[in-house]
Amino acid sequence: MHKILIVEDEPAISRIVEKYLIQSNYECTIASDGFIALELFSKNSYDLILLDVMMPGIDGFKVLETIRETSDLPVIMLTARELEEDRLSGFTKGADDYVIKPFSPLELVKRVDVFIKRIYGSNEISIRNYGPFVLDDKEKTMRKNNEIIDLTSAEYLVISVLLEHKNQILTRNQIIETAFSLDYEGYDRTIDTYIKRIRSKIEDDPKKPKYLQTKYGAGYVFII
Amino acid sequence: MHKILIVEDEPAISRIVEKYLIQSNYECTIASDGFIALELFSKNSYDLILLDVMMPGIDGFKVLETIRETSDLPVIMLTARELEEDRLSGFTKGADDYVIKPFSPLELVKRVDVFIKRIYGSNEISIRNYGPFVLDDKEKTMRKNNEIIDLTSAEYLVISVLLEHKNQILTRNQIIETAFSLDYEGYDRTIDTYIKRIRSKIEDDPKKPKYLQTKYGAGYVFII
DNA sequence: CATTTTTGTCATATTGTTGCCATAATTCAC
DNA sequence: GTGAATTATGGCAACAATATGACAAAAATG
Repeated sequence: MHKILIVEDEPAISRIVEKYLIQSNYECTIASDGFIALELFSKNSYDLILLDVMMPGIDGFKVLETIRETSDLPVIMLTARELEEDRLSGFTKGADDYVIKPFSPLELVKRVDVFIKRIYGSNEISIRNYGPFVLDDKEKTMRKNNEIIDLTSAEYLVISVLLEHKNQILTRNQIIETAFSLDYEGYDRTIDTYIKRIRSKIEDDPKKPKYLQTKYGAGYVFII
Repeated sequence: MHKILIVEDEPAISRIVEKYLIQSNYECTIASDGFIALELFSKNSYDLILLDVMMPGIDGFKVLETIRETSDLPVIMLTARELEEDRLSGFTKGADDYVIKPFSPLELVKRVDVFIKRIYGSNEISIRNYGPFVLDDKEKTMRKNNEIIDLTSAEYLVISVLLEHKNQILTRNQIIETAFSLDYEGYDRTIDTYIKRIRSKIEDDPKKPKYLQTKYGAGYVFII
Protein backbone atom coordinates (compact mmCIF):
# COMPACT_ATOMS: atom_id res chain seq x y z
CA MET A 1 0.00 0.00 0.00
CA HIS A 2 1.35 3.40 -0.99
CA LYS A 3 1.57 6.33 1.36
CA ILE A 4 0.33 9.76 0.40
CA LEU A 5 0.94 12.97 2.29
CA ILE A 6 -1.88 15.47 1.87
CA VAL A 7 -0.85 19.04 2.64
CA GLU A 8 -3.95 21.20 2.81
CA ASP A 9 -5.19 23.68 5.35
CA GLU A 10 -8.91 23.37 4.68
CA PRO A 11 -10.19 20.28 6.47
CA ALA A 12 -13.25 20.25 4.23
CA ILE A 13 -11.02 19.52 1.26
CA SER A 14 -8.41 17.31 2.87
CA ARG A 15 -11.09 15.05 4.41
CA ILE A 16 -12.76 14.44 1.09
CA VAL A 17 -9.50 13.80 -0.68
CA GLU A 18 -8.45 11.44 2.08
CA LYS A 19 -11.72 9.56 1.86
CA TYR A 20 -11.35 8.97 -1.84
CA LEU A 21 -7.72 7.99 -1.59
CA ILE A 22 -8.48 5.53 1.18
CA GLN A 23 -11.16 4.01 -1.02
CA SER A 24 -8.52 3.58 -3.66
CA ASN A 25 -6.36 1.78 -1.18
CA TYR A 26 -3.87 4.47 -0.32
CA GLU A 27 -2.62 5.19 3.14
CA CYS A 28 -3.04 8.90 3.92
CA THR A 29 -1.57 11.38 6.30
CA ILE A 30 -2.89 14.93 6.48
CA ALA A 31 -0.71 17.92 7.26
CA SER A 32 -2.69 21.08 7.91
CA ASP A 33 0.17 23.45 7.26
CA GLY A 34 3.59 23.60 5.66
CA PHE A 35 5.41 23.30 8.93
CA ILE A 36 3.75 20.06 9.90
CA ALA A 37 4.24 18.83 6.35
CA LEU A 38 7.99 19.30 6.47
CA GLU A 39 8.16 17.78 9.91
CA LEU A 40 6.31 14.66 8.75
CA PHE A 41 8.31 14.53 5.55
CA SER A 42 11.60 14.48 7.41
CA LYS A 43 10.56 11.69 9.74
CA ASN A 44 8.62 9.39 7.45
CA SER A 45 8.71 8.07 3.97
CA TYR A 46 5.91 8.80 1.50
CA ASP A 47 5.32 7.75 -2.05
CA LEU A 48 3.61 10.91 -3.27
CA ILE A 49 2.70 14.32 -1.93
CA LEU A 50 -0.42 16.38 -2.67
CA LEU A 51 0.49 19.94 -1.95
CA ASP A 52 -1.81 22.94 -1.68
CA VAL A 53 -0.26 26.19 -2.87
CA MET A 54 -2.27 28.66 -0.80
CA MET A 55 -1.67 28.06 2.85
CA PRO A 56 -1.16 30.21 5.93
CA GLY A 57 2.42 30.26 7.15
CA ILE A 58 4.80 28.55 4.73
CA ASP A 59 3.15 28.34 1.30
CA GLY A 60 3.21 25.38 -1.05
CA PHE A 61 6.09 26.66 -3.13
CA LYS A 62 8.32 27.06 -0.13
CA VAL A 63 7.43 23.58 1.04
CA LEU A 64 8.16 22.18 -2.40
CA GLU A 65 11.45 23.98 -2.52
CA THR A 66 12.51 22.47 0.78
CA ILE A 67 11.39 19.02 -0.24
CA ARG A 68 13.35 19.30 -3.48
CA GLU A 69 16.54 19.97 -1.58
CA THR A 70 16.67 16.34 -0.63
CA SER A 71 14.12 14.43 -2.64
CA ASP A 72 12.69 13.70 -6.07
CA LEU A 73 9.44 12.40 -4.67
CA PRO A 74 6.48 13.04 -6.97
CA VAL A 75 4.58 16.13 -5.91
CA ILE A 76 1.21 17.18 -7.28
CA MET A 77 0.32 20.81 -6.61
CA LEU A 78 -3.22 21.93 -5.89
CA THR A 79 -3.66 25.44 -7.24
CA ALA A 80 -6.48 27.95 -7.51
CA ARG A 81 -7.71 28.82 -10.98
CA GLU A 82 -7.03 32.54 -10.59
CA LEU A 83 -3.33 31.93 -10.22
CA GLU A 84 -2.75 30.78 -13.78
CA GLU A 85 0.91 31.65 -13.56
CA ASP A 86 1.20 29.19 -10.74
CA ARG A 87 1.43 26.57 -13.40
CA LEU A 88 4.69 27.76 -14.76
CA SER A 89 5.89 28.79 -11.35
CA GLY A 90 5.12 25.37 -10.00
CA PHE A 91 6.90 23.66 -12.83
CA THR A 92 9.99 25.73 -12.78
CA LYS A 93 10.24 25.04 -9.09
CA GLY A 94 10.01 21.32 -9.50
CA ALA A 95 6.43 20.11 -9.18
CA ASP A 96 5.62 17.01 -11.18
CA ASP A 97 2.02 17.83 -11.96
CA TYR A 98 -0.69 20.23 -10.85
CA VAL A 99 -4.42 20.14 -10.43
CA ILE A 100 -6.56 23.24 -10.60
CA LYS A 101 -9.14 23.84 -7.90
CA PRO A 102 -11.93 23.15 -7.79
CA PHE A 103 -11.18 19.63 -8.90
CA SER A 104 -13.15 16.44 -8.95
CA PRO A 105 -11.86 14.05 -6.28
CA LEU A 106 -12.21 11.20 -8.73
CA GLU A 107 -10.04 12.99 -11.20
CA LEU A 108 -7.46 13.64 -8.55
CA VAL A 109 -7.42 10.00 -7.55
CA LYS A 110 -7.01 9.07 -11.18
CA ARG A 111 -3.98 11.32 -11.47
CA VAL A 112 -2.49 9.86 -8.34
CA ASP A 113 -3.10 6.36 -9.71
CA VAL A 114 -1.34 7.21 -12.93
CA PHE A 115 1.64 8.55 -11.07
CA ILE A 116 1.94 5.72 -8.66
CA LYS A 117 1.58 3.23 -11.44
CA ARG A 118 4.13 4.92 -13.64
CA ILE A 119 6.70 5.42 -11.01
CA TYR A 120 6.30 2.45 -8.74
CA GLY A 121 4.68 0.04 -11.15
CA SER A 122 1.26 -1.39 -10.60
CA ASN A 123 2.61 -4.21 -8.50
CA GLU A 124 3.73 -4.42 -4.94
CA ILE A 125 5.77 -1.65 -3.46
CA SER A 126 9.42 -2.28 -3.90
CA ILE A 127 10.75 1.25 -4.11
CA ARG A 128 11.45 3.41 -1.12
CA ASN A 129 12.52 7.04 -1.25
CA TYR A 130 14.72 8.68 1.33
CA GLY A 131 15.93 12.04 0.08
CA PRO A 132 18.61 11.44 -2.51
CA PHE A 133 18.60 7.73 -1.69
CA VAL A 134 16.25 5.32 -3.38
CA LEU A 135 16.04 1.69 -2.39
CA ASP A 136 14.56 -0.95 -4.66
CA ASP A 137 13.76 -3.96 -2.54
CA LYS A 138 12.96 -6.11 -5.52
CA GLU A 139 16.25 -5.43 -7.21
CA LYS A 140 18.13 -5.04 -3.95
CA THR A 141 19.73 -1.98 -5.36
CA MET A 142 20.32 1.46 -3.99
CA ARG A 143 20.70 4.67 -5.85
CA LYS A 144 22.08 7.98 -4.69
CA ASN A 145 21.05 10.85 -6.93
CA ASN A 146 20.09 8.27 -9.50
CA GLU A 147 23.54 6.71 -9.55
CA ILE A 148 23.63 3.06 -8.67
CA ILE A 149 25.54 2.35 -5.49
CA ASP A 150 26.99 -1.09 -5.60
CA LEU A 151 26.16 -2.81 -2.33
CA THR A 152 26.58 -6.42 -1.27
CA SER A 153 23.47 -8.12 0.03
CA ALA A 154 24.52 -7.82 3.67
CA GLU A 155 25.29 -4.14 3.22
CA TYR A 156 21.89 -3.67 1.64
CA LEU A 157 20.22 -5.23 4.65
CA VAL A 158 22.05 -2.96 7.06
CA ILE A 159 21.37 0.27 5.22
CA SER A 160 17.82 -0.77 4.63
CA VAL A 161 17.25 -1.01 8.38
CA LEU A 162 18.99 2.28 9.06
CA LEU A 163 16.89 4.07 6.47
CA GLU A 164 13.68 2.49 7.67
CA HIS A 165 14.43 4.17 10.98
CA LYS A 166 16.06 7.28 9.58
CA ASN A 167 17.00 9.95 12.08
CA GLN A 168 16.71 7.44 14.89
CA ILE A 169 19.66 6.08 16.78
CA LEU A 170 19.96 2.34 16.47
CA THR A 171 22.22 0.22 18.64
CA ARG A 172 24.42 -2.41 17.05
CA ASN A 173 22.16 -5.11 18.41
CA GLN A 174 19.06 -3.48 17.03
CA ILE A 175 20.69 -3.34 13.64
CA ILE A 176 21.81 -6.96 13.83
CA GLU A 177 18.49 -8.23 15.06
CA THR A 178 16.51 -6.36 12.45
CA ALA A 179 18.81 -6.78 9.48
CA PHE A 180 19.96 -10.31 10.09
CA SER A 181 18.17 -12.45 12.61
CA LEU A 182 17.17 -12.46 16.22
CA ASP A 183 19.31 -15.48 16.88
CA TYR A 184 22.38 -14.12 15.14
CA GLU A 185 25.36 -15.61 16.96
CA GLY A 186 27.99 -13.17 15.80
CA TYR A 187 30.01 -10.42 17.30
CA ASP A 188 28.14 -7.09 17.49
CA ARG A 189 31.21 -5.06 16.55
CA THR A 190 31.01 -6.58 13.13
CA ILE A 191 28.48 -3.86 12.47
CA ASP A 192 31.33 -1.37 12.63
CA THR A 193 32.83 -3.07 9.64
CA TYR A 194 29.60 -2.83 7.68
CA ILE A 195 29.31 0.83 8.56
CA LYS A 196 32.84 1.37 7.34
CA ARG A 197 32.11 -0.35 4.06
CA ILE A 198 28.81 1.42 3.50
CA ARG A 199 30.33 4.80 4.28
CA SER A 200 33.06 4.29 1.76
CA LYS A 201 30.34 3.77 -0.81
CA ILE A 202 27.81 6.47 0.00
CA GLU A 203 29.69 9.28 1.71
CA ASP A 204 31.59 11.94 -0.16
CA ASP A 205 34.05 12.07 2.69
CA PRO A 206 33.85 8.83 4.72
CA LYS A 207 35.99 10.46 7.41
CA LYS A 208 33.27 13.04 7.99
CA PRO A 209 30.05 11.18 7.40
CA LYS A 210 27.14 13.39 6.45
CA TYR A 211 24.52 10.65 6.39
CA LEU A 212 25.67 7.65 8.35
CA GLN A 213 26.71 9.15 11.65
CA THR A 214 28.09 7.62 14.82
CA LYS A 215 26.44 8.20 18.17
CA TYR A 216 29.24 7.65 20.60
CA GLY A 217 28.31 5.11 23.23
CA ALA A 218 24.99 4.35 21.54
CA GLY A 219 25.14 3.23 17.93
CA TYR A 220 24.51 4.73 14.51
CA VAL A 221 21.97 7.04 12.88
CA PHE A 222 21.13 7.69 9.28
CA ILE A 223 20.53 11.42 9.08
CA ILE A 224 18.47 12.60 6.18
CA MET B 1 12.35 2.77 -28.26
CA HIS B 2 12.15 6.18 -29.86
CA LYS B 3 14.63 8.91 -29.23
CA ILE B 4 13.62 12.46 -28.40
CA LEU B 5 15.86 15.48 -28.36
CA ILE B 6 14.73 18.08 -25.84
CA VAL B 7 16.07 21.55 -26.56
CA GLU B 8 15.39 23.75 -23.57
CA ASP B 9 17.56 26.07 -21.54
CA GLU B 10 15.70 25.87 -18.25
CA PRO B 11 16.78 22.68 -16.48
CA ALA B 12 13.68 22.83 -14.28
CA ILE B 13 11.51 22.33 -17.33
CA SER B 14 13.69 19.98 -19.32
CA ARG B 15 14.16 17.75 -16.32
CA ILE B 16 10.44 17.32 -15.80
CA VAL B 17 9.75 16.77 -19.48
CA GLU B 18 12.55 14.22 -19.61
CA LYS B 19 11.20 12.41 -16.58
CA TYR B 20 7.77 12.08 -18.13
CA LEU B 21 9.08 11.00 -21.48
CA ILE B 22 11.31 8.38 -19.92
CA GLN B 23 8.32 7.05 -18.05
CA SER B 24 6.55 6.78 -21.36
CA ASN B 25 9.42 4.75 -22.65
CA TYR B 26 11.19 7.35 -24.73
CA GLU B 27 14.87 7.83 -24.75
CA CYS B 28 15.71 11.48 -24.13
CA THR B 29 18.62 13.75 -24.72
CA ILE B 30 18.63 17.27 -23.39
CA ALA B 31 20.35 20.12 -25.17
CA SER B 32 20.57 23.26 -23.07
CA ASP B 33 21.11 25.60 -25.98
CA GLY B 34 20.79 25.79 -29.74
CA PHE B 35 24.44 25.17 -30.36
CA ILE B 36 24.52 21.91 -28.46
CA ALA B 37 21.24 20.94 -30.09
CA LEU B 38 22.65 21.29 -33.61
CA GLU B 39 25.83 19.52 -32.59
CA LEU B 40 23.86 16.58 -31.20
CA PHE B 41 21.51 16.61 -34.14
CA SER B 42 24.37 16.29 -36.56
CA LYS B 43 26.00 13.43 -34.71
CA ASN B 44 23.04 11.35 -33.59
CA SER B 45 19.73 10.20 -34.84
CA TYR B 46 16.48 11.21 -33.18
CA ASP B 47 12.87 10.44 -33.84
CA LEU B 48 11.39 13.73 -32.68
CA ILE B 49 12.58 17.08 -31.40
CA LEU B 50 11.04 19.28 -28.71
CA LEU B 51 12.29 22.76 -29.33
CA ASP B 52 12.01 25.76 -27.06
CA VAL B 53 11.66 29.06 -28.91
CA MET B 54 13.13 31.41 -26.37
CA MET B 55 16.73 30.57 -25.73
CA PRO B 56 19.93 32.50 -25.21
CA GLY B 57 22.30 32.32 -28.18
CA ILE B 58 20.67 30.76 -31.23
CA ASP B 59 16.91 30.83 -30.79
CA GLY B 60 14.49 28.04 -31.60
CA PHE B 61 13.56 29.39 -35.02
CA LYS B 62 17.15 29.49 -36.17
CA VAL B 63 17.69 25.95 -34.92
CA LEU B 64 14.58 24.77 -36.73
CA GLU B 65 15.69 26.47 -39.91
CA THR B 66 19.04 24.73 -39.80
CA ILE B 67 17.47 21.37 -39.05
CA ARG B 68 15.07 21.79 -41.95
CA GLU B 69 17.96 22.18 -44.35
CA THR B 70 18.68 18.50 -44.04
CA SER B 71 15.78 16.82 -42.32
CA ASP B 72 12.03 16.41 -42.13
CA LEU B 73 12.13 15.14 -38.57
CA PRO B 74 9.00 16.06 -36.59
CA VAL B 75 9.59 19.12 -34.44
CA ILE B 76 7.28 20.34 -31.68
CA MET B 77 7.90 23.93 -30.66
CA LEU B 78 7.52 25.11 -27.05
CA THR B 79 6.39 28.71 -27.05
CA ALA B 80 5.41 31.30 -24.47
CA ARG B 81 1.82 32.50 -24.42
CA GLU B 82 2.71 36.14 -24.95
CA LEU B 83 4.18 35.46 -28.34
CA GLU B 84 0.92 34.51 -30.00
CA GLU B 85 2.32 35.23 -33.42
CA ASP B 86 4.90 32.60 -32.79
CA ARG B 87 2.29 30.10 -33.76
CA LEU B 88 2.04 31.28 -37.28
CA SER B 89 5.70 32.06 -37.44
CA GLY B 90 6.57 28.59 -36.24
CA PHE B 91 4.35 26.93 -38.76
CA THR B 92 5.46 28.93 -41.71
CA LYS B 93 8.98 28.03 -40.86
CA GLY B 94 8.31 24.32 -40.69
CA ALA B 95 7.37 23.26 -37.18
CA ASP B 96 5.00 20.33 -37.05
CA ASP B 97 3.20 21.29 -33.88
CA TYR B 98 3.54 23.72 -31.01
CA VAL B 99 2.71 23.70 -27.33
CA ILE B 100 2.12 26.84 -25.33
CA LYS B 101 3.88 27.29 -22.03
CA PRO B 102 2.99 26.65 -19.34
CA PHE B 103 1.96 23.17 -20.40
CA SER B 104 1.05 20.03 -18.54
CA PRO B 105 3.78 17.42 -18.94
CA LEU B 106 1.11 14.76 -19.32
CA GLU B 107 -0.42 16.67 -22.19
CA LEU B 108 2.93 17.09 -23.84
CA VAL B 109 3.64 13.39 -23.60
CA LYS B 110 0.27 12.70 -25.16
CA ARG B 111 1.14 14.93 -28.10
CA VAL B 112 4.48 13.23 -28.55
CA ASP B 113 2.75 9.84 -28.40
CA VAL B 114 0.35 10.88 -31.14
CA PHE B 115 3.18 12.01 -33.36
CA ILE B 116 5.38 9.02 -32.84
CA LYS B 117 2.49 6.69 -33.42
CA ARG B 118 1.38 8.50 -36.55
CA ILE B 119 4.81 8.56 -38.07
CA TYR B 120 6.59 5.49 -36.82
CA GLY B 121 3.87 3.45 -35.21
CA SER B 122 2.23 1.75 -38.13
CA ASN B 123 5.07 -0.61 -38.89
CA GLU B 124 5.93 -3.54 -36.73
CA ILE B 125 8.71 -3.04 -34.29
CA SER B 126 11.36 -5.58 -35.00
CA ILE B 127 14.26 -3.32 -34.33
CA ARG B 128 15.14 -2.48 -30.79
CA ASN B 129 17.65 0.17 -29.77
CA TYR B 130 19.62 -0.03 -26.56
CA GLY B 131 22.34 2.59 -26.61
CA PRO B 132 25.04 1.35 -28.96
CA PHE B 133 23.28 -2.01 -29.32
CA VAL B 134 20.62 -2.63 -31.92
CA LEU B 135 18.68 -5.85 -32.06
CA ASP B 136 16.74 -6.91 -35.11
CA ASP B 137 14.32 -9.59 -34.02
CA LYS B 138 13.29 -10.38 -37.55
CA GLU B 139 16.84 -10.90 -38.73
CA LYS B 140 18.01 -12.22 -35.33
CA THR B 141 21.04 -10.05 -35.57
CA MET B 142 22.71 -7.73 -33.19
CA ARG B 143 24.83 -4.72 -33.92
CA LYS B 144 27.12 -2.76 -31.68
CA ASN B 145 27.92 0.67 -33.04
CA ASN B 146 26.61 -0.57 -36.35
CA GLU B 147 29.03 -3.48 -36.48
CA ILE B 148 27.41 -6.87 -36.71
CA ILE B 149 28.08 -9.05 -33.70
CA ASP B 150 28.01 -12.69 -34.64
CA LEU B 151 25.81 -14.48 -32.13
CA THR B 152 24.47 -18.01 -32.12
CA SER B 153 20.72 -18.32 -31.73
CA ALA B 154 20.92 -19.30 -28.07
CA GLU B 155 23.20 -16.37 -27.37
CA TYR B 156 20.75 -14.09 -29.14
CA LEU B 157 17.91 -15.33 -26.96
CA VAL B 158 19.87 -14.72 -23.78
CA ILE B 159 21.01 -11.23 -24.65
CA SER B 160 17.58 -10.39 -25.95
CA VAL B 161 16.07 -11.17 -22.56
CA LEU B 162 18.75 -9.27 -20.73
CA LEU B 163 18.25 -6.19 -22.90
CA GLU B 164 14.49 -6.38 -22.64
CA HIS B 165 15.00 -6.01 -18.92
CA LYS B 166 18.03 -3.78 -19.07
CA ASN B 167 19.25 -2.45 -15.77
CA GLN B 168 17.27 -5.11 -13.97
CA ILE B 169 18.91 -7.99 -12.21
CA LEU B 170 17.80 -11.31 -13.62
CA THR B 171 18.46 -14.60 -11.89
CA ARG B 172 19.79 -17.52 -13.88
CA ASN B 173 16.40 -19.13 -13.68
CA GLN B 174 14.60 -16.04 -14.91
CA ILE B 175 16.92 -15.92 -17.86
CA ILE B 176 16.43 -19.60 -18.60
CA GLU B 177 12.67 -19.45 -18.22
CA THR B 178 12.30 -16.38 -20.37
CA ALA B 179 14.87 -17.12 -23.03
CA PHE B 180 14.37 -20.85 -23.34
CA SER B 181 11.36 -22.49 -21.80
CA LEU B 182 9.62 -22.83 -18.50
CA ASP B 183 10.18 -26.55 -18.46
CA TYR B 184 13.84 -26.38 -19.32
CA GLU B 185 15.46 -29.32 -17.59
CA GLY B 186 19.03 -28.16 -17.67
CA TYR B 187 21.56 -26.98 -15.18
CA ASP B 188 21.16 -23.30 -14.32
CA ARG B 189 24.91 -22.69 -14.21
CA THR B 190 24.96 -23.22 -17.92
CA ILE B 191 23.94 -19.59 -18.11
CA ASP B 192 27.42 -18.72 -16.86
CA THR B 193 28.80 -20.22 -19.99
CA TYR B 194 26.50 -18.19 -22.21
CA ILE B 195 27.46 -15.06 -20.33
CA LYS B 196 31.11 -15.89 -20.87
CA ARG B 197 30.58 -16.35 -24.59
CA ILE B 198 28.48 -13.23 -25.02
CA ARG B 199 30.96 -11.15 -23.07
CA SER B 200 33.79 -12.25 -25.28
CA LYS B 201 31.80 -10.92 -28.22
CA ILE B 202 30.42 -7.64 -26.94
CA GLU B 203 32.76 -6.41 -24.25
CA ASP B 204 35.96 -4.53 -24.97
CA ASP B 205 37.49 -6.15 -21.91
CA PRO B 206 35.55 -9.30 -21.00
CA LYS B 207 37.41 -9.42 -17.69
CA LYS B 208 35.88 -6.10 -16.71
CA PRO B 209 32.44 -6.12 -18.26
CA LYS B 210 30.96 -2.71 -18.85
CA TYR B 211 27.56 -3.91 -20.03
CA LEU B 212 26.92 -7.46 -18.96
CA GLN B 213 27.60 -7.34 -15.28
CA THR B 214 27.44 -9.96 -12.56
CA LYS B 215 25.40 -9.44 -9.43
CA TYR B 216 27.08 -11.66 -6.93
CA GLY B 217 24.60 -13.99 -5.28
CA ALA B 218 21.81 -12.84 -7.57
CA GLY B 219 22.36 -13.12 -11.28
CA TYR B 220 23.24 -10.82 -14.15
CA VAL B 221 22.30 -7.33 -15.34
CA PHE B 222 22.71 -5.61 -18.64
CA ILE B 223 23.68 -2.06 -17.75
CA ILE B 224 23.01 0.50 -20.42
C1' DC C 1 27.97 -38.71 -44.32
C1' DA C 2 31.71 -36.17 -43.05
C1' DT C 3 32.69 -31.84 -41.27
C1' DT C 4 31.81 -27.85 -38.77
C1' DT C 5 29.32 -25.35 -35.45
C1' DT C 6 26.59 -25.10 -31.46
C1' DT C 7 25.21 -26.49 -27.05
C1' DG C 8 25.44 -28.08 -22.39
C1' DT C 9 28.20 -30.01 -18.52
C1' DC C 10 31.93 -30.33 -15.65
C1' DA C 11 36.33 -29.65 -12.99
C1' DT C 12 39.28 -26.26 -11.66
C1' DA C 13 40.91 -21.47 -11.15
C1' DT C 14 39.67 -17.08 -9.79
C1' DT C 15 37.21 -13.63 -7.54
C1' DG C 16 33.90 -11.62 -4.12
C1' DT C 17 31.89 -11.65 0.46
C1' DT C 18 31.75 -12.01 5.18
C1' DG C 19 33.08 -11.87 9.81
C1' DC C 20 36.73 -11.21 12.94
C1' DC C 21 40.71 -9.23 14.88
C1' DA C 22 44.69 -6.20 16.05
C1' DT C 23 45.97 -1.74 16.04
C1' DA C 24 45.22 3.24 15.26
C1' DA C 25 42.43 7.12 15.99
C1' DT C 26 38.86 9.50 18.32
C1' DT C 27 35.84 10.88 22.02
C1' DC C 28 34.59 11.84 26.61
C1' DA C 29 34.92 12.74 31.52
C1' DC C 30 37.74 14.47 34.77
C1' DG D 1 45.84 17.57 28.90
C1' DT D 2 45.37 12.51 30.45
C1' DG D 3 43.58 8.11 30.62
C1' DA D 4 39.83 5.03 29.80
C1' DA D 5 36.41 3.84 26.77
C1' DT D 6 34.75 3.66 22.26
C1' DT D 7 35.01 3.73 17.35
C1' DA D 8 37.67 3.48 12.82
C1' DT D 9 40.41 1.04 9.81
C1' DG D 10 43.29 -2.26 7.22
C1' DG D 11 44.11 -6.80 6.72
C1' DC D 12 43.22 -11.62 6.66
C1' DA D 13 41.32 -16.28 6.48
C1' DA D 14 37.30 -19.13 5.49
C1' DC D 15 33.85 -19.63 2.70
C1' DA D 16 30.75 -18.98 -1.26
C1' DA D 17 29.91 -17.82 -5.88
C1' DT D 18 31.53 -16.95 -10.44
C1' DA D 19 34.76 -17.42 -14.51
C1' DT D 20 37.00 -20.20 -17.55
C1' DG D 21 38.86 -23.87 -20.50
C1' DA D 22 38.18 -28.35 -22.08
C1' DC D 23 35.33 -31.75 -23.82
C1' DA D 24 31.67 -34.63 -25.73
C1' DA D 25 27.02 -34.84 -27.42
C1' DA D 26 23.84 -32.88 -30.50
C1' DA D 27 22.61 -30.04 -34.52
C1' DA D 28 23.41 -27.88 -38.55
C1' DT D 29 25.71 -27.65 -42.94
C1' DG D 30 26.94 -28.86 -47.41
